[in-house]
Amino acid sequence: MAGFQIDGEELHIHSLRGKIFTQLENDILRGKYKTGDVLNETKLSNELGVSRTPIREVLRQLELEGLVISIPNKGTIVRGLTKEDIEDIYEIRVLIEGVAARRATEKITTEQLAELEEIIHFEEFYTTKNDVAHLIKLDNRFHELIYRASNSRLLLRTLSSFHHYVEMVRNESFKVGVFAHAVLDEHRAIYSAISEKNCELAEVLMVSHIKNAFTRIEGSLQ
Amino acid sequence: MAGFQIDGEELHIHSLRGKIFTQLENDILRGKYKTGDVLNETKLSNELGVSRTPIREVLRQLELEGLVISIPNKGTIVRGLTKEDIEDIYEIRVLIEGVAARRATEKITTEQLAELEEIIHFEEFYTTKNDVAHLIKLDNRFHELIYRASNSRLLLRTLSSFHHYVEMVRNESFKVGVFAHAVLDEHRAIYSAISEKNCELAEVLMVSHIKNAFTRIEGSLQ
DNA sequence: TAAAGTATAATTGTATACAAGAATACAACT
DNA sequence: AGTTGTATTCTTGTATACAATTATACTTTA
Repeated sequence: MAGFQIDGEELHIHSLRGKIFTQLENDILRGKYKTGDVLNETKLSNELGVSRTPIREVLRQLELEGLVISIPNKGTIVRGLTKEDIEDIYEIRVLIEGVAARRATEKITTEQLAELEEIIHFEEFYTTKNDVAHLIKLDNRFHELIYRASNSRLLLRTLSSFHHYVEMVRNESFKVGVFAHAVLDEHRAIYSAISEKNCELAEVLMVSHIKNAFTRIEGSLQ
Repeated sequence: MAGFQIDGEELHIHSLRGKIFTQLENDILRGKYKTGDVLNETKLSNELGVSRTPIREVLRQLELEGLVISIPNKGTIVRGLTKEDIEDIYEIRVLIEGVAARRATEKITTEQLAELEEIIHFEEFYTTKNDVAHLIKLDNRFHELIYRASNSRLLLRTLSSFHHYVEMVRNESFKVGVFAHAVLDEHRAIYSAISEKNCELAEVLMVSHIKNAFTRIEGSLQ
């Protein structure tokens, strides 16, 4: 969990700041801090056992991400994600994740393809086990590998954060056994298209995968 | 230039940090700091007349934006934008800016519509004057108003940063008189579609506007 | 009692001090 | 000469101190 790579470069490799960032981001995404909550810097620094300086740096990053709002001389307020935000994320993902799949098919390396196959195998295993925690991690790996293989830092950056934002609702979706199996089938189909270098098919399958994913999570919104 | 609004909330309203952020961001986008340059915190704090603390907070934000890379205990290195990045940005914009236009048409307020009309009028004026600097600012206002009117913070955030990233190349494009007139015509058409509440037309026109914009800037890449 | 004003406390913004790690320069050695 | 080891310097990472702003509590006054 130290961070994912971009063309050999890593994000969040700063052990301390990276941990604080991940911690606070997850605390917001998972609802520990709710919309409107004020994030007190001193309190956070006590809780996390560091000084205010790294806390502030992380808060500024979260501000840029849009998860919190910073009001000068007053404080940092949690904004979180609304139902509408999540709907928007899926609408945008439907539009651009297909492109990522198409590009990935064109540019994926043998190593990445092997890793994708491995991910599918693990997904098959954990789907039968109904192991939601592992499935979510594998789902992250599956999609992020495709983002990375697309060889576009803009796609990687944009889609990774979107994908991460909706992790909580995806988590709910995996709890439904039928849904988990559907995800596996769709991933398998996408993997086949990619390994056969069928760009158009990969794109179409990915688009419908995201559409289906939205249908699956739609019920758990609100 | 203090910052743009989101539903009444503002970004970069912190006078000091906002200025430092804008300054450094522009210095990177405009090529003062080139890819590979190391940003020395002490040096920057001397140049900008502030301490290292706010400098570091801004560097962390630029890191999240992807404009710089931070290597622990070594420093912050400029990454900038490559030709490929800019091509990617336009490919993504083609896909999602149409959605923003459609949504904007559905949800735009009378005040925003009036502002859009005003922008068009100013654009007409400065196009005849060949005033590139003003045209760039008006182009920013035009597109950002539509992002805002779309009523989606995800669209606003994503598209605003993309639009800002390509400001440098757009600047070149406006210098060509024919191009400036073409932009004006396309903006006029989009405005008409929006004011007539023709969602589909607004979407189609915006998509072709972005495609044309890419054609116009394509030559000045590299 | 309600409102306004003031003093105090709390919180953020910035600067500085110190710690830890990395780069550099130079000397010693083979 | 080249290499290795060490000391020094430089830079980043973190903590703390102080300034400025805001919130709160309390008192005063009508």
